[in-house]
Amino acid sequence: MSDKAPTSPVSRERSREIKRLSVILAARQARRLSRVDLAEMTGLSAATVTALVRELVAEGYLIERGPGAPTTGRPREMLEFNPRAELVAAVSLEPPRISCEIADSEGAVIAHRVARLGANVVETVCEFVLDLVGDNLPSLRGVAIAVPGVSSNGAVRLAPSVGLVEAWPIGESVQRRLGVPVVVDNDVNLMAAGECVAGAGADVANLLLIHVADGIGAGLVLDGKVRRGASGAAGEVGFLPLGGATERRYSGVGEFEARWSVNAIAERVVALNPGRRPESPVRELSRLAATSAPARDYLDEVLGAWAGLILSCACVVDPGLVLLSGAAAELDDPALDQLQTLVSARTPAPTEVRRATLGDQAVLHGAISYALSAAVPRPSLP
Amino acid sequence: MSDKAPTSPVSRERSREIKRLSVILAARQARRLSRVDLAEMTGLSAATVTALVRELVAEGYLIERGPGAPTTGRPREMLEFNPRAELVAAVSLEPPRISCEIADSEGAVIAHRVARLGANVVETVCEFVLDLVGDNLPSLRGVAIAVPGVSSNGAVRLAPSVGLVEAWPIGESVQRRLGVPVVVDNDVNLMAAGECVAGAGADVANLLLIHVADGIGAGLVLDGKVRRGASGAAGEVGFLPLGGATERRYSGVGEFEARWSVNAIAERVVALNPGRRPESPVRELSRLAATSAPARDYLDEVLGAWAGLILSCACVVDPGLVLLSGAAAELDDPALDQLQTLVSARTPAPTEVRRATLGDQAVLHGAISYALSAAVPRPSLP
DNA sequence: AGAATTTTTTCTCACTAGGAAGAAAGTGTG
DNA sequence: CACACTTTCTTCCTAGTGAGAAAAAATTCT
Repeated sequence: MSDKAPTSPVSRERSREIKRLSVILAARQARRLSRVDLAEMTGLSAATVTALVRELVAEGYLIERGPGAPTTGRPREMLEFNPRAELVAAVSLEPPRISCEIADSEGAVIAHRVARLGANVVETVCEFVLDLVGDNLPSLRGVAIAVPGVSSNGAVRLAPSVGLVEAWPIGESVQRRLGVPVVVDNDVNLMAAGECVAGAGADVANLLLIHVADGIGAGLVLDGKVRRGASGAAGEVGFLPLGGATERRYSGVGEFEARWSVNAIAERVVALNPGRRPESPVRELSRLAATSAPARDYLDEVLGAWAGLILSCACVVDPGLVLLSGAAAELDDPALDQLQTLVSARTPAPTEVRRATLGDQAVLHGAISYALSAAVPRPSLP
Repeated sequence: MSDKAPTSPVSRERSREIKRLSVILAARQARRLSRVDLAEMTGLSAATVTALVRELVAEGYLIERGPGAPTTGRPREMLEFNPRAELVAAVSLEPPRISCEIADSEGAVIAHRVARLGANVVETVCEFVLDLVGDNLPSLRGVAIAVPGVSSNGAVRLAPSVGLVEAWPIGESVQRRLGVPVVVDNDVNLMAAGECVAGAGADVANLLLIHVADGIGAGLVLDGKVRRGASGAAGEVGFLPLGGATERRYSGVGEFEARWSVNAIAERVVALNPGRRPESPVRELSRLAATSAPARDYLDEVLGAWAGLILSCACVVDPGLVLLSGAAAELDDPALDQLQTLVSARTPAPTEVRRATLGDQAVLHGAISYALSAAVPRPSLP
């Protein structure tokens, strides 16, 4: 919340914004609808909707698509929401790389670029975004920047597993340069947001996404809102004190993730089945477990540990749904069923376990969701 | 969100509600202020504020209190918010007892009653509220009902530690009878809300309250909002899998709370210092630890376990602040400092530990906060 | 071909929020 | 003590407005 003086919540400017936003949100959700539908969905009168639609058609938000299905009476003039009217830039900082995609509000990528991350991140981000968006700059609604570490108030403190980069408030700098809202967050948080709006969690308002890669992190969506934390450290589940009380001091690598991340699993799989390190260690472990008792036993240990992690989170926030991402999504069906059984036996409330479905697209959809939310003017009331 | 058709977000009725609420919220927050102050705080024009203040004075929300401090120019006419204009009923179901308090929006109790809980809870609640509120019924803004178990969508499933009572949607029934908003929630959630608005957490938007009594439960306030959970089971931290992997099935009593609740501590304190069971086992343990090595060792164990609990919660939601309630609030200063040190050493983000301050009043303030929030008409936008 | 139905557009008007002007109620100054 | 100045509060005025109602449009039905 800005410190600036509040403007009137009932001013003409504010009413205008609210009406437009009502119609845009309804159209974005429905995709294809008539003026009658818009009136029903927003509560605005038919006269008011007519005037707003005229404006939004002129601006390219809505496209007239001809008559609707034949019924008795004047046929409806069908309108279609134009996702190209709203573009979003999704930037991923993955040292030493940076990638940038321009997508419309449905997730269709219209331009992208990958390059090495140089010294001046702000300059690079602005250059990429402006270059990729080109003539469509007036349609750019916002920028979301994904980083592989904890963000706090727009400052970035990258995860130890990928090396350190100095922290600085890049969000503010980029926002000043580009003139649109810019949001910076942890990539696992963006994944959780993406799965919630367009993936395996599109049917719920609460979910926990567990991402297993070099580290183990979690993203939480609680009542439709991503949980970042008081210092931006929500979801640091790699540090949960599970599986024995070696009370180490906070050292940057969690005791849980040291034992149960994909690297640890890969080492053990190579020990069980000498040869090259598999590309998908969890998939390989699931495969070996079908025929090898030691592999079977180890898989049981991994599932037990992950079930403990899920139980810890369920006790604290009761998400109702857990999505498995990264290497965790590579469990085969029997292993997934076993994990579900372990979780169901111990959690105080029903907790379903599913695989995340968006894969690499999760961050993009999360970025779109963030950027569009950030572009919404907030009401003055709490 | 109700299924009913939305009403226009810019209708005259809606604008009127928004203006009134802006002024009421500003006055409630400031307590004593002028029309100029109201205009600044709300963004409304001086003319609009004058009209609204006239209404609210007539209705008893605001009281004119004479000129403000002398300055050059026309003196301000100071207005005072009248907490008696908003009454709240706070009901506690503590089988076999029921208590009911009527309080104003500042927490001053104007009437209360305690009785045995009979078979017909809805009837009893309505009778108590109506009786206690008397002629002030027009000022009743809402009712909050605290229950010592998990609530889910207004249905109550009481905690095993106090015996089972059949579940039923009492919130809806009471709301239908009394005609004001009724909210039902777990008493620990209400404590957390209370400490956040009027207690030890009044300066933050995020906190975790740990309540140690017969059971161990937690209340979470995240970004100013109480976290209930997808099934109402957030904060069931008694079931966290800490301190050794006895993977019991969910049995109604958490493995953690079985070992570290006040009953377990009381038994151990009696073993360490034979005699009658102390009224405050945690205080007694702190006292004994000053002179007895075995007591010292046991206190270290308890603090270690509670630190593990706090660490688990901090990893998941990063609350930034932890409040100790119930028996946990009885730790003496050295023990509290020790707990803080243990927590600081292990959490990935700064996490301060404080005692809760409201004691028995926490539930009341939480109920007030809930009931006043429930009375606020919501904007149609998400 | 005309009636009926439904949707969209236009018309009308009571209401309104805020800018501006005026009134009120002080303090400061000569 | 009278007048000027300053600040607050109230009243006046008006351009804008959201929705109800009426009219127009565009179909299907008989």
